[in-house]
Amino acid sequence: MNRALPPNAKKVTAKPGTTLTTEQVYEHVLDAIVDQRAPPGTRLNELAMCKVFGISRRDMAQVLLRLSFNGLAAIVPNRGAFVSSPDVAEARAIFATRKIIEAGVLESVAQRASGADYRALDQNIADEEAARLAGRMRDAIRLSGAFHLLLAQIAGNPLVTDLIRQLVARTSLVTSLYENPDGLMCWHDDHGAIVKLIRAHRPKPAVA
Amino acid sequence: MNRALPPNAKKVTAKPGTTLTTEQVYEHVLDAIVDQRAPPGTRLNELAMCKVFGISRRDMAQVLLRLSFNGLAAIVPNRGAFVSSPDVAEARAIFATRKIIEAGVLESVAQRASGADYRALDQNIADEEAARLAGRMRDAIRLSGAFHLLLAQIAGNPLVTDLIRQLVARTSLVTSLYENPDGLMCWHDDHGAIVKLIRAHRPKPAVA
DNA sequence: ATTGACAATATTGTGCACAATTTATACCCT
DNA sequence: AGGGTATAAATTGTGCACAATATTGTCAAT
Repeated sequence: MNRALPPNAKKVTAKPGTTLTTEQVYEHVLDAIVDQRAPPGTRLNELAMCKVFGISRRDMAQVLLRLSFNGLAAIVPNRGAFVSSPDVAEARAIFATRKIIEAGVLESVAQRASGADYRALDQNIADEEAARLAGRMRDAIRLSGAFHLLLAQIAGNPLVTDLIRQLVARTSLVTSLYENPDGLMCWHDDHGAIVKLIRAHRPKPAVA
Repeated sequence: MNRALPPNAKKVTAKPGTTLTTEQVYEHVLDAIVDQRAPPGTRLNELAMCKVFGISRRDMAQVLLRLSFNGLAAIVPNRGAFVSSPDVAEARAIFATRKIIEAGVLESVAQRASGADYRALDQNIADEEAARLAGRMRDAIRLSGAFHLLLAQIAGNPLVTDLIRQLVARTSLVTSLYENPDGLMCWHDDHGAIVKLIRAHRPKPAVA
């Protein structure tokens, strides 16, 4: 009689005494998910998290609902919320959507990027490379996501930025499910090459 | 002492006796917004809508929150929810995002569309034209949105479909604010020409 | 030993009452 | 009459208690 989901008793750090807003709680939980400290299938207990974070049940339910809207959690009526485990079709959809949006982002970036923007991108690439070489894979993954977020911010469309943030988070779910369990994603699209292409104002080949 | 928002006492139809799910309530309110029966700035009273739709306050709060996530409502703490009134920057972002996503959609549609898909598109165009000629502008606007939704469905990416649905709804908010008040949007991108171009498998010029 | 039913436990969902905050109205003063 | 202040009303936010539902554990029967 194996249940579908492991009974992970998660302890999430929360400074006691400090009152957090729902936004901060959301960021906390989101970080736990993208850092894979809360792997897919993890139960998100409403009451327990209420006490941990010190917010009301109503607010916690809204945090969970927001995670559900963003595809990061699945809410089952009378059961509760769980970290989402996207199936293959959903994973495909996520990647396809990213491709569409990031193509548009790259076109916009190739037009608007300033010197400071390029510096920030280069800095990010260097940081990720350093983290990767140092074996701090968790930081490397986070920085890899930050690269795409940086591109979106340069594009200057806050809607797209939010979308990318959401899709990057969902991507981390997919990789944690379908990549080799050693943690490193063999995906690793070449950020340096992308920057080189948009520096040359030729965004079309950069999409691949 | 003029207040920022008009005291619209909205009556929203709801069949009494029938119990609605939160999803149905959301669709109801969304329809009221895109049909411009609830123009931007309209107050969305939590308790009143609870009684009207016969759902709990928790559920109604979640409906409002979902509208807020989708950019259709603005929630002000201790004040309540109002139908969103996007400013010019937000309107620009909405159109820019639509352009990006619909470009990707058209590429995918040009590859995957079947005969039945083209028939559905032609049918939609005919319906909209008929509604427009008959002066039923509300239906014409709805069908115009349905056209883009249809394209997204043909593309076969549910994520993109949801995004388009959301962006179409937000676009209706923008038009109701910034277009001529006679109701007709002078925008009217030529759907027939778009279908013709993707029939010829040449999606690039169709983006414009 | 496995399957089934049944009780016990835990968790989510709902309604009510009250606190906190904002908005509207009435009032008084100059 | 105008302006400012205080009071009253309305609305959102919070906590508690209880109902509904699902899960877990126990026990008996085949």
